[in-house]
Amino acid sequence: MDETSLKPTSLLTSALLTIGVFASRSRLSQKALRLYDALGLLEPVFVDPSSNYRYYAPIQLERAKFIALLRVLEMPLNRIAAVLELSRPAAALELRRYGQELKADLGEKLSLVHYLEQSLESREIPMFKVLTRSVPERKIATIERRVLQNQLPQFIPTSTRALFVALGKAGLHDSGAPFVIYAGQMNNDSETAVEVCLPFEGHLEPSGKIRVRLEAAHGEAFIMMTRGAVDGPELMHGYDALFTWMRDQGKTELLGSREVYFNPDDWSDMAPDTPAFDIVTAY
Amino acid sequence: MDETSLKPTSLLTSALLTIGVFASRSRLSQKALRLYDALGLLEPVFVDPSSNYRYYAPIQLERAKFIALLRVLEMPLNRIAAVLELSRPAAALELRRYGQELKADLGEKLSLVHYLEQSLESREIPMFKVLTRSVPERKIATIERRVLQNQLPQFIPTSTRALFVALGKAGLHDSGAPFVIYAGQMNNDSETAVEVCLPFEGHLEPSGKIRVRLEAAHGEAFIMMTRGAVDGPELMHGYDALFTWMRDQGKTELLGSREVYFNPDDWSDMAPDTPAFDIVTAY
DNA sequence: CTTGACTCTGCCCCTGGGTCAAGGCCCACA
DNA sequence: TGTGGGCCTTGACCCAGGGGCAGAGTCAAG
Repeated sequence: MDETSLKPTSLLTSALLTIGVFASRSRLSQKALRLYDALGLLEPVFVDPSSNYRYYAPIQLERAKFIALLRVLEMPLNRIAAVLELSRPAAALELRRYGQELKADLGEKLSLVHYLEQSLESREIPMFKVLTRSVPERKIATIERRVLQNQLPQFIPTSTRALFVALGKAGLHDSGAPFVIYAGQMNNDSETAVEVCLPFEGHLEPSGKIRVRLEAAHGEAFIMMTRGAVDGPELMHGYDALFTWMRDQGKTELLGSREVYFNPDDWSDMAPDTPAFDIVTAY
Repeated sequence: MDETSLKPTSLLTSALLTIGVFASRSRLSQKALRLYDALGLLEPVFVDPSSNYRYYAPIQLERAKFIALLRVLEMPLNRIAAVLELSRPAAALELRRYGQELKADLGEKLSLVHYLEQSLESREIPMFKVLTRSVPERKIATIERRVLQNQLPQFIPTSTRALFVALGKAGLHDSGAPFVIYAGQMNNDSETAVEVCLPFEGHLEPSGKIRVRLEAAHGEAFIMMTRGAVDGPELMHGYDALFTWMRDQGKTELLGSREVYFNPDDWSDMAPDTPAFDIVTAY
């Protein structure tokens, strides 16, 4: 044999692992290994150019096992690739973040499960009183942006404060409770346009992200919700009831459901059963 | 127009919804609706035989929304189909079960995340002392079955008790701690053969699921674990250390890792740091 | 050299859809 | 009665993250 052969099989046969051995040692399938090779996630140290056989070094088992564990966590391969690029502490941080995403995700799902259970168990969904009111034409200052659901707890208070500040600077004051218009169903997969609004009287110049517009007179059907309902299943029940009511009444709803935050107190130290906001459809 | 026409468009045009309207009302995509139709999950009440247009009844929005919410929970369509077959209370139960599966799933993942974080943060994985011992040839009574990981907490104690009972009936007593041989990596996707073993002396007739066999003399590398490690990340660290040690020592491991439950006390009221079992590789 | 075990690539399958194109349908307006 | 424009149809191809199979090529032990 040629000692200078580039084929390591002659010299290093014992050191390199064929895909089958490597697969069983790493507990990854051969198919997965070929995929990870193609993606550049885990490339064999040597590929025989004549046979295309893949040969792995034992040291690569580390990386392989790491990938395997991340896949157990159902982390997508592109994200795994990103993690593999990171330094150890950075990767640890990223993992912590991933774990928290998983946890948050579960929280949302469990709340939905709870809602569905309730709907199924009790033929009568908890009662909600749908009330109506008519809203006159009025001027509102608004900040609009496309956001994901989980950005709402940041976006809404920030924007509301900004609107109050802008009014204050102009020597004006609000003429009604702040409210939010949702262009559609919120979720975390795609951004939905959200408009934070504050009614006022007088003259305000638009500035920065703040717009000023006239809102037409309209009717509103609404259900009062308590502080505790903000993230709970009651919210979904409420919206259900609201839309059902609208249908039953034969009302044509204007685009965008709303939430009116009529309670100006600090939400963080409010009892869960304190009336805090309305969910609203306009017509 | 023919009043007896099968085409309801003539009579019911206002009552039936086209796929587009139905899609936007149910917040499902048209593509999804066509898929659910093909799968029999949600079939339009009427399909125009000449145009193949799908027409949905408003009442079907209920079912559609229910499906949509179950999909938010990432429930597979076939399982959704099963849920839809159930009565309301049965469906509620099934949902509760699903929620608990989600929770359990997350628990496992979080524990794995924790393990990986530790591995990444500390260059030195918590130290484990690998010890060795030699085990002479001996007779063991065993119960073997293919089980999923989550069935272990049931299977192991039950089988162990059965083995002890069988020995007792034969007037014999155990000559060593009970142990378990795992044919491979445990998980919840596929069953892995698990053999619960109890060493003894004397003569025992095989009966029912209980087999008797001679175990060859062998060496064992093991790490002592505490009660608290049963479900924790330490277990994975331990196995890591064990396999690394085996590799370093150039030992050829016999198939199947083991766990020896040497502490006969009641595990349920044992302090977490009480030595309780060994994780073992045989060679 | 033969044989059996191993590996290669390529192909189609799955779920739960998204996206696009080509063509057919429906309704209102002229 | 024609004609848009919008709706609807099917089919084809795409994604992750593989599973599984076929047919051909390769490796190593006897």
